[in-house]
Amino acid sequence: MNQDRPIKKTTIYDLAELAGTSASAVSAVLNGNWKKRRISSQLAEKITRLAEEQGYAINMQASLLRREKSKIIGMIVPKYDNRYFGSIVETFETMARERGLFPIITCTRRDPELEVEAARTMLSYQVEWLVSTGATDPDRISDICGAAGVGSLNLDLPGTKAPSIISDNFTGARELTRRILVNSERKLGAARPLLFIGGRGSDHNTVERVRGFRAAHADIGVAVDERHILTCGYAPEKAEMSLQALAMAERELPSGMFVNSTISLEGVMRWIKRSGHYVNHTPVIGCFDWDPFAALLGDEIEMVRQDVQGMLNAVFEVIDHGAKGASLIEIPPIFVDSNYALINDPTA
Amino acid sequence: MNQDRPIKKTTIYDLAELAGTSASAVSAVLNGNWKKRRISSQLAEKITRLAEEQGYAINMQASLLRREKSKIIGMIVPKYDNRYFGSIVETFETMARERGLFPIITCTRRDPELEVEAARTMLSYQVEWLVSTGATDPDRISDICGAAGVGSLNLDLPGTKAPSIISDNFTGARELTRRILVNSERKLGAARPLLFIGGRGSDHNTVERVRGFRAAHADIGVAVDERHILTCGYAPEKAEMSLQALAMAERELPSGMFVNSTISLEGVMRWIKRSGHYVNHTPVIGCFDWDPFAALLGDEIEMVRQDVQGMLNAVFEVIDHGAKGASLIEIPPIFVDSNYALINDPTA
DNA sequence: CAACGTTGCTCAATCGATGAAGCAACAATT
DNA sequence: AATTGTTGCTTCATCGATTGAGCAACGTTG
Repeated sequence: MNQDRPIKKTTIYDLAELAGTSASAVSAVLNGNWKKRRISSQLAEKITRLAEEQGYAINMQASLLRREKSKIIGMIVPKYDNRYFGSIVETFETMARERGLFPIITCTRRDPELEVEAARTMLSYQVEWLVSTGATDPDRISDICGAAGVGSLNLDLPGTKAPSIISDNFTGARELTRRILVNSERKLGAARPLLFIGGRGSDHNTVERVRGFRAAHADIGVAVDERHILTCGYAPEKAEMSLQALAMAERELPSGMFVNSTISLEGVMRWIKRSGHYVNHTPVIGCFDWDPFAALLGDEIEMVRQDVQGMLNAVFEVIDHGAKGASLIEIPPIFVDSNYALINDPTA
Repeated sequence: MNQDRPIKKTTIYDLAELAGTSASAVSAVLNGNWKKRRISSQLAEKITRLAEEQGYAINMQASLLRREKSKIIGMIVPKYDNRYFGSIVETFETMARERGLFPIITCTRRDPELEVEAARTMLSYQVEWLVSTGATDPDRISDICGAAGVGSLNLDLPGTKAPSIISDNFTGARELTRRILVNSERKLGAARPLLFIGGRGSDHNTVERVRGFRAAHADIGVAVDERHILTCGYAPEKAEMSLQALAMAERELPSGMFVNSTISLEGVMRWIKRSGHYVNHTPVIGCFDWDPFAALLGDEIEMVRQDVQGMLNAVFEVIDHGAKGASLIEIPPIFVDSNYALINDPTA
């Protein structure tokens, strides 16, 4: 607990004195290269035992200052409020630790200023790599890292100044749209054009997904209604308001929807439940991203799952072996039926 | 990017040479106490400008080594796979930063070994406080911290060796149970005993919630069926298997359930959907914890929301002002109707 | 003009761990 | 006996930032 005079932490000098030896011998023993430094195993044992007894913990600040490599790896993440980012963070931590790296993660709440501040702070802590996940301005972060000689990587949203690992949004969206259209046809007898909702028209992922959405419609010769592409932002409220506005303007709403994230889906489901539209005929829905409860809502929610493990494999491939320039690596998302997805949830 | 000869980072010595002054002047200017050290504002400005130009970033390892305080605060968290922990982490980060503390968070995936290892690593990084969230063995962590003179705190699950901040599980569970019973009565005409599912019989929270569950039944004079208290663990699969086993053993299942976490609720909802029980009469459900999609499932899912902000206020109250011994602080959870909860989701 | 105060800096020790260089003691080889 | 090799350590500079102590230059006061 909280002592008034904080216990002075044991250092290698304390251990050296206790063992009647020198600090450098203690250091050599405790960081494992005592054989290289020709310390006798007797002394090694004695020091190890003393360290144990004294509850010695190395001072990383001192150690890292002296070494050339920090073995610290940073990640910036926008939110912890959905399975996708949660899974990214958890997988990242695990994979970093497997490599003997120490992960530091900061949540920037989609705030560009905080992103930059967080990046600078991480540089102060001597991170060796910085992974920007879903950053609003990844290139800015790459510039800051570049100036400090620190490697950076973009995950989820691409940039132009560092290798970017993202989902194959176009192909994923095309296939998701195709599936929604098939479900729609099965339910309604004929394929009818869908609504696209959620995301920002300015962000790369949304642009690509809209492109896939259009392509899937074109594939079966169905025309997309331009007024039904609602890239209103990600927040649930935005989706809700956007749907409300559409319902005021049009006499009939589309019978199927492509929802661009689970976050937007929250708003969509809420509106469907509240508004009283769709009482008799619930719409056919597909969502780009996965959530276990959302998968249980309604009876026909098709969900694509982004391949988090695959993306992070690619991230660490770059970190472990390097990558050429600002390459763009696209990882195919995963399609599974909702029950199967639940059974195999790796984060569960 | 990845340069072959890593750019040597700018230090205060480099800046000192550029400015034609000493490192100590640079240090004084950059850490803001140049007035105290009587540096002229001219020189201060010059140094500031140079630092900006050179993209100088302080070396925290060096700075922290010299200072006595690290201003680093650690948190251990079991998972990132639900809103509760996600919200805890996000709020913790924000509040830490507001206080000029640097938060380090590690996810230990409910692995006791990893918890201990993570705690030790955090001590190496000279954390000033360690918050153990939902730790399997909080006292072990408190011991480790105590030996190093570092303050520790338990969040969500209590321990006996450090101040613990938890939800008022008993009162929360009693009220949640009361509400489920009321819903059940409204739906079925009479109050019938409920099923309790999820959590570990050995963990404090579960014990308290079962106690509240029993109390609410006693309050209205309904007997609890002991075979219907299924503390089978948190994982969805466990809940599912547990329900399946019960369905095999009994002819009739309870018409209402108290589900001990959203994680368990995943399994419960899955089983309900798959098993074919409850086809005509969906059970009345209450869940200790909140999830936006779960709130939209069925029509009568009552959810308690743990007061994350309140709990973290208490955490930082202890950190800012200290606490006496291993006190137990219980924060009342929040009851809201599901629509209201959605509207006011602070994490949305 | 001597004494003292103020301004604006610099010097050097320090935090704890690391590792190259060096050194004493002894063994083995010629 | 002299040389060389090996073992098992110690010494000391170093990483970058911080800070108490000190010092030169100038102004002010009696």
